[in-house]
Amino acid sequence: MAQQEDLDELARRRGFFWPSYEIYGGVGGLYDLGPNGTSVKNRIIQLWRDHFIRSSEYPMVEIETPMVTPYEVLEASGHVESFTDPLTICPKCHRVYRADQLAESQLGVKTEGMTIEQLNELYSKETVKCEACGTRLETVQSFNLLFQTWIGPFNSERAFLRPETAQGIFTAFKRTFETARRKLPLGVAQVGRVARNEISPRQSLIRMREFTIMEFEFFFDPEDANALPKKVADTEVRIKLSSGQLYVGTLGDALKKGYVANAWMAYFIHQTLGFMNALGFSTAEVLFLEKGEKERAHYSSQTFDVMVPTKGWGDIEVAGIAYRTDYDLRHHSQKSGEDLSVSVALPQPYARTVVRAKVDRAAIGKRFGERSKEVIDAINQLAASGMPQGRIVLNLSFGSVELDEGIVKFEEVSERVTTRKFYPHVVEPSFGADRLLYAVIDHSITEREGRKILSLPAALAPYDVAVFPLIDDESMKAKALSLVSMLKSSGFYVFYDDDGTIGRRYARVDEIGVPWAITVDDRSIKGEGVTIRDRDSWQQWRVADDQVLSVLGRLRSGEKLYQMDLPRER
RNA sequence: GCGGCCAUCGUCUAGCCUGGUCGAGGACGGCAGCCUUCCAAGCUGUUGACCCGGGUUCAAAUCCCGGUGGCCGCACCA
Repeated sequence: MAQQEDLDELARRRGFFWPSYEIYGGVGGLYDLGPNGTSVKNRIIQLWRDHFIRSSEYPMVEIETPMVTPYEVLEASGHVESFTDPLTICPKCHRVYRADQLAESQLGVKTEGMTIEQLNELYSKETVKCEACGTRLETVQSFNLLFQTWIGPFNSERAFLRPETAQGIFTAFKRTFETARRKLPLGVAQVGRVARNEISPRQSLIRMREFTIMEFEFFFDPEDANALPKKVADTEVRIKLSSGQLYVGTLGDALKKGYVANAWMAYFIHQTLGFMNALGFSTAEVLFLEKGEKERAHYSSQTFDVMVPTKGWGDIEVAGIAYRTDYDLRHHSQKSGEDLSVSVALPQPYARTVVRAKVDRAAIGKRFGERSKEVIDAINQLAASGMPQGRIVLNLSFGSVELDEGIVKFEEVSERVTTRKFYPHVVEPSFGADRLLYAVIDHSITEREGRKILSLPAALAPYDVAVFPLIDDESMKAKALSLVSMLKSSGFYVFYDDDGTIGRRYARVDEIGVPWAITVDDRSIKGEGVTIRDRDSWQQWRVADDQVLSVLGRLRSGEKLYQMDLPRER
């Protein structure tokens, strides 16, 4: 793949990224970002924050939680189980099988919940064969993508590095929700590093063992049917359904036809498309790919991968939009014992009649002693299922018990119901910052007269503007340097260079994607302004000294040089 | 994890098969200088590499073994 190597070569040479720990031979799946790569990535993150948090029409907050995650958190989330596959590999034909499933189908034994050791024992005692070539399979190994570690000395508490930032958001939900004054919907965002111990990391920045995720969990009331804003309903998208059908049409229609699970999913598809547009991808280049049931993560009931084309690696996934339902909050509630459900006021409170048990606790205590709690629980349970008729008989762990009339009385009570309790549902858009960095660079590389140009969107360039004296001349340098400090104090990232010839300097900044270059020439010395060059067209205009700031400001907000009615230079 | 191919200055590469002539050559880049008034110009100088560890040999960039890493395929994974 020549294109891919081209990009890697440019990335190394110009300080975007390179393999980590190179002086020790490198480690697969770990990459350093160089100065330019770091700048561009930071700007991608900045743009993401602007788009999804700062400009959000709905409440959206950002938090930060640790990478180190206790064992039980990822156990509750299902990752301990779902990220570990017991695998067996045929020594002869190298086919790989899920060891538990293969044994279950061939030996008819239940393997659910078996450890790797138990499976290994099973494989050494019984004969399990490769389904393709018949070779006996003898060993089982575990592939868990979670990076394991320990908290504290003496290996006391097992822990993992998080595979997603989402679990920190779920485990902090109660406090975050409280801070947001208990209102739904609520988006909680997090940008952070995650680690996955990939079996076989490849493809440059696309599959790494440690990377940055930008994601948010958008919590909403599943019964609060929100109407799709018109601008969202009218948005044209390309969706490839899990059935294989390609749908090209509006989000409103996709929702009506049931292609998209709910209005919030549709809304965030729209928002995601807008973000991808800002990164330079046209709507026609962005494909929302629905994942089939078996391809989805364990927590998801609908997932769209966001795919963009690259020259080096074909279509790559840069984001996922998953409908996680109430899976995570529900499981964390069960596991932790903390109630993570929320209550909302009903618009129309209503009355209902319930059965209440009035218990003579003193009598219960005398008769049942330390078993009293079980008895009382059983009585309440009985009451919950309606008014008991006839004799009161309870089936308890220590036998059947009949209660006397006097010890408990049931009565119907009218009760006002003013709230509804539920686990918020969650839509999770999750972006891979490093994959986006790769995709943006790939997308931006063009060639002109044998030179490489990185046509990054201006908002993503590592520098806003370059400043050059045309030649190595003291007065030109002095003027250029004072321009540099003026621009810096006005908030621009400025690249200054007075080395070599002007053409070489233009070529250098073209390669790192600097959108504009200001050159100080002999006319500038006479007070006749400076030239400003456009990276992509190589055209130049002359700008008066006192116009430089405003021209750059207009450029930054999206205006083009040729629209500004400036004198053309060359 | 498996199989095939591969690993030399920052980058691209010559050399390896047939061990010594390699104190590892070139190009581009970088740096310093000269020259230069708008697109990698020219000249001079300079910087800088045999992936790591063993072995064979008088002698290893070169042959052998192991490791690490990369690419491709299979498999796995989101």
